[in-house]
Amino acid sequence: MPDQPEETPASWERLPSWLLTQTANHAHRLVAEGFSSVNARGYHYRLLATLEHLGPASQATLGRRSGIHLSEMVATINELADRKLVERAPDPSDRRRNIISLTAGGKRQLRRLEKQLAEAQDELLAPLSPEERQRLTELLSRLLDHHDRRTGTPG
Amino acid sequence: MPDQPEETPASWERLPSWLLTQTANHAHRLVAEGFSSVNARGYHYRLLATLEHLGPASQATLGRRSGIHLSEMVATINELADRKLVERAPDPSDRRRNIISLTAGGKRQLRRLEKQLAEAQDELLAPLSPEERQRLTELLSRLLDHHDRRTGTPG
DNA sequence: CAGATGTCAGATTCACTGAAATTG
DNA sequence: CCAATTTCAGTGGATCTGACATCT
Repeated sequence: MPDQPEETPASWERLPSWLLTQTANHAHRLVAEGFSSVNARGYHYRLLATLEHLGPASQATLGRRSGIHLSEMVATINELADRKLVERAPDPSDRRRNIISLTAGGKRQLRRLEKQLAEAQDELLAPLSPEERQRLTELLSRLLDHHDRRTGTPG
Repeated sequence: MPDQPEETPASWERLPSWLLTQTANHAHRLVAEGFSSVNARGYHYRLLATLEHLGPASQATLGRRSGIHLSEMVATINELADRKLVERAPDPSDRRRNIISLTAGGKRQLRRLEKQLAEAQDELLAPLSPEERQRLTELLSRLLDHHDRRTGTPG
């Protein structure tokens, strides 16, 4: 028995929460595709970008600044260190700590990731004019700031 | 050694893809909290809403219309049937199929879930004026339509 | 001792894949 | 024989919890 030819959209399909989560899935997919085209994941970018912005730092500091969970940091740094994109060295002044630093190759990889990220933004926002992109960004920023403050998840 | 007092936001924190995915996380959390306050999950709502919209139907049809994966349908229907919110009966005209139908209790639960969902939308959009909410919804709809068509994921 | 750090094992959620059994 | 339906077992990514040993 074939389905009835009703094509009425489901009642939830125009709700803001649905539009947001579905659009975010597309955004996540586009970014992940761009990153994987240079053999990387989102955590790799976030860690490399935080390292460049912060300079050499301990894993705990990097975790706090990048929002990457401490137990994820271990695996992420392992992967990047295996490819010589970061270096892990003991901190002589505090033997609990490792000091993570960005290598020249890591900096080059970061430039590639930034390029992929910019292309993904453009593909994500393709149907919108520059003014519309600006308005969307501004509205989302206000929502995110509001809920971040409310749940204690500031950048 | 304390972190430097730099509070510069990370370079990715104002990118549309980041704003979208993070705001979507808040949206998902708010909706899930509303649902769990009446002991339900998102799949429960989607299945009940699809059932009301479609009338009694097979699991495969419900899966196609609701976007719920077939293997998820089994577990979702089990949970709802255990609580007498839906009924599962064999289809006499095609013995491969089950016919799933909404009970009176299921309809009442659907009304509760719709109430929770509406409240979650309001909490999600709290910082925006009615006009801004309308603009955000319109912009997100255009993005979602664009990417759904492009990936063959229509509603 | 309390507290910070790095590490690891595992739990959780969500969405999907693959295969089997039944029936059309 | 091929296709559709239901079911289940399992995979994989992303995120978080808990425990532990080490060090300040």
